[in-house]
Amino acid sequence: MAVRDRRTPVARGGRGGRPTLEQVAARAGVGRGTVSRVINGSDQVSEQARTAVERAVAELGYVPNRAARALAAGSADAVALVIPEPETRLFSEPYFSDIVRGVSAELAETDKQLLLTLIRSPRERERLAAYLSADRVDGVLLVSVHEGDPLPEMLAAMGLPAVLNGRRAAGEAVPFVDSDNTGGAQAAVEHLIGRGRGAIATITGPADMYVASCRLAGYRQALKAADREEDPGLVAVGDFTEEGGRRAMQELLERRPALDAVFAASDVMAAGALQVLRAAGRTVPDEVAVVGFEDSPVARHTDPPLTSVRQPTEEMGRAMVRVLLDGIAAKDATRERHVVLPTELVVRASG
Amino acid sequence: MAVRDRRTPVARGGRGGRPTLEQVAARAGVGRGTVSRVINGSDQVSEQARTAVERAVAELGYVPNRAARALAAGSADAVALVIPEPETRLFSEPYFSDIVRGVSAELAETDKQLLLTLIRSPRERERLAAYLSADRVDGVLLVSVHEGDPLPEMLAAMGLPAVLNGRRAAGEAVPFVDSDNTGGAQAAVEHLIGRGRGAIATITGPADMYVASCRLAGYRQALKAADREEDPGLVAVGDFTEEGGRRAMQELLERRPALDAVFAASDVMAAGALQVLRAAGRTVPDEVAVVGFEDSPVARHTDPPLTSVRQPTEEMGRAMVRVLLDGIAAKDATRERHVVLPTELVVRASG
DNA sequence: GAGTAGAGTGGGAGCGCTCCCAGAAGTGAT
DNA sequence: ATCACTTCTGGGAGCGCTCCCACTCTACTC
Repeated sequence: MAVRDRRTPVARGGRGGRPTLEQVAARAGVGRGTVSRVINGSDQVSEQARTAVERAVAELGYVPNRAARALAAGSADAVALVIPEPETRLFSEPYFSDIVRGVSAELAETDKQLLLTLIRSPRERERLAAYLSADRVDGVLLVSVHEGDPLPEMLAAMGLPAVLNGRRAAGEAVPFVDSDNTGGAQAAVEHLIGRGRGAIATITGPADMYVASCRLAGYRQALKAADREEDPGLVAVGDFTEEGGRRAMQELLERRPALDAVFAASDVMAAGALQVLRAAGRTVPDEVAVVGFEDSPVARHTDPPLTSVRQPTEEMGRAMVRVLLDGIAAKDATRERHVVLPTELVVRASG
Repeated sequence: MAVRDRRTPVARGGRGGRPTLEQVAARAGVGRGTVSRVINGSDQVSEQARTAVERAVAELGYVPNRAARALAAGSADAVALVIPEPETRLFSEPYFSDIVRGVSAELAETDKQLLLTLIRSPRERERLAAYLSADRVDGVLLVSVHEGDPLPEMLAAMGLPAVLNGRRAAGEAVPFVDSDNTGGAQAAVEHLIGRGRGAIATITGPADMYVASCRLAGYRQALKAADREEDPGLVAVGDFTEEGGRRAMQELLERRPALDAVFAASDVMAAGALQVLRAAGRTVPDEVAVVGFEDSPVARHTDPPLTSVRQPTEEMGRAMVRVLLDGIAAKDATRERHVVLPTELVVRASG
């Protein structure tokens, strides 16, 4: 049925000379405006015209030219996902891949494109804001931005909507989507308390990282809720690495040999702690229970498998897109936009 | 010094009214054509005009509008990275993240954009080729396409250059970048032979997967090179999952209790094998040496850590882009384009 | 001194859309 | 029948580039 229409002159550019809106209009016997209206779902179109256009679109296999559309409309129909290169380790964690999956899924419904941008040098970072704002994207999703990074503020200054995955600090001004780190940590520690653990230690992240302080806060809240005194000797600082987890565990064992539980602010640190515990001859979970955070694959592969706090990562990706689209659509750039999603404790053998 | 020039009327579209080529031309006191030539690095420009333009560009903070450029030039200045959704597990492996890093790095030098496209339904896959070809991208990078997937052929039919990461079958017609699976496997097995192992078993992937057959071929070549007879009882088929690795190992132990080494076609399967070996009371590497493939993080976290075959993943990403750009630039779409990169054996405690 | 190359340049003509403004056609009230 | 709406519609005027043609200069040749 698909009649190949060759009457219209084949344009210069474009691989394979795809049909244009004008050709669709001609075939449907309507004007360009009407076709445009149909394509963009305006309701100011008669049923008759609409069906004619839809047929022509189908017959011609018409797909709108994105560049032309972006140029004419002054919008980009694209969103950038920006990742600082040093963080690409993140990239290899399901955490990140889940976020991307969520982002992609949510975006698919809006037919905006997803641009992936890794920043690998300070120079690139400098140019980034200018590039991004040059009509190339409608908004920016920023993954794992550190406190003190000026990027979000630069984007804001250029009027480019942005969303962070996670707060940089308590009073985060830029729109963000975060998981309930405090609540998750609290649940983890309450779980430990519920299992009758008495001396519960914690391995935290660097004090200047907001996530770390939230998870520590959750630990404290759980203790307080159970009416327990907090023992500073049961708190050791790690750096979210396995080695850091080992050092912290070592320290804890020296300071409080009688501890019978550890809540680590990340699975990787928990894995390090497990090694030290084993080396010290402590059995897990019999003598010492261990709980991690993030529910990364590491958690499933340690021996014993780690009880951990799962974050709704895919949903976070989706939420980031929703928050971003909201910001793009709205004029009031000032309104605070953010979402905090609940976590879930996944109980495994370690505690 | 940057004088804000407000003489020119602020255009309707575009967030923040960024300067246009025309404004740069006016400021530099030249014509649009000359500015365009400077921007695009033509040598048909006098030194004087060039510096004038460069100054104006710097002063105005001019960044070309991608949409306009794409529209006028008929090219997209973008490349798509397409990932079938069921494969997003891949996504969480460093293998993939390294590829993306390589792709991104190589692309950064060409100022083409990277579009990330996950295919999550057959319907999306159908529409994909049409969408991609609608001037949206200049080429496509396809990750983990299975044998029998029509996508590469569809793209070829539309004249859209594509590159695969890995061959789908022996005589792969579509341009690809692959690692030397056969050579890597051979090196792994030769390593085992060199360590004096006598009964070397292998856990392969599904017979219909080309990677699997290559790695099996490497296993065989190593045996042959050492003048050893191949024992079919030492070959078990897995499916690249941990569970598959366990089953295969079980099978091997039952068939050939005397085996003293195992080469698994993936780290994940090797990890499964380790579990079974331990359960069976065999020590690794004393009684049985185990070698994996891929050098994924799993390899570092098993007990003992796995000897494995590392692939130059980041370089594969870079190579994919180079091959793709070559295909985009060339007219002769027929020419065969591919790269096969060498692997490297990483020796750890398991064998 | 006329003739011929270049090198360098300006700017018109699009690229394929969206926006928007007139105007046509239809509907109901007067 | 007239007027005032409302609903639909066509198509002009851009969006900011690249392409390319025509033109101006200068330099060199015979």
